[in-house]
Amino acid sequence: MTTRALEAIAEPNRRRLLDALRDGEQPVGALVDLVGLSQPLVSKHLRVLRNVGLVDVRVDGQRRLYRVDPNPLRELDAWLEPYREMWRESLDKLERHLTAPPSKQPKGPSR
Amino acid sequence: MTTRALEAIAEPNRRRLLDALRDGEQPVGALVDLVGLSQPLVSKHLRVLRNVGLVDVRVDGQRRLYRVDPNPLRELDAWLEPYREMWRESLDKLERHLTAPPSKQPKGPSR
DNA sequence: CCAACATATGTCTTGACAGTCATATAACTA
DNA sequence: TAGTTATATGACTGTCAAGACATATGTTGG
Repeated sequence: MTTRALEAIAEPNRRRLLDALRDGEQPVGALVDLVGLSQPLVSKHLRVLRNVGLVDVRVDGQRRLYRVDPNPLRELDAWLEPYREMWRESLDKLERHLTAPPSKQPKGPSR
Repeated sequence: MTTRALEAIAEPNRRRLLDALRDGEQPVGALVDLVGLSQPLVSKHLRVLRNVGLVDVRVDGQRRLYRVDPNPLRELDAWLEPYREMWRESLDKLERHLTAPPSKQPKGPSR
């Protein structure tokens, strides 16, 4: 059930918002300037991110300070693991191919 | 531009297809049985996965054997890295908190 | 060639969602 | 208090994609 966080970050602007929040919490207005979207749209994207737990809000006077909570991404990271192993395998194979074979086959139908 | 692969795997059924292909290539019919979707739908999802490079096809008689290509996921993995660092930080902090403080400060605003 | 099988593709409907605009809510300021 | 700033929310629109269904394409065996 990685689905919810995944769907949230599938939206490019929401990824940009998350990335903009990586260096620390920001009020909505700053995010509006950073990503160049309309304020209502930013608020709505933030609500989606909040609903899936990817951001937290903190009230500060008339502003709301948002910050990243990376925890929902751990599930995605876990889902990714077997695929990481797959490309690590390829790398290993390539490495073995580069270091191991002092003997060369003359007629290699490499394609 | 992690977007394309991300949008592809945001769809739960496509993730199930990918997961079903992790153990090796499969013909469409086997995937239909595995995921319990209609054959046309499976074909369409496979086409999306193929368009973003997440699967490859190999023709074998009247069947098409699909297999995973994990490479497009590397971009997503790279995007994830800073967030992984964030939760590693939290872990480190927790660890330091569990091992380091033999002395307890009752009211310590250490900052 | 014909029939059966495996897969792909076209069309259509429906629901979800991004985006815009207008407006509401709430806090600060004078 | 009124006015201004910061943010949220509601209504509406357009677009896009998942799913269902029917059909086309291509392959194998008789």
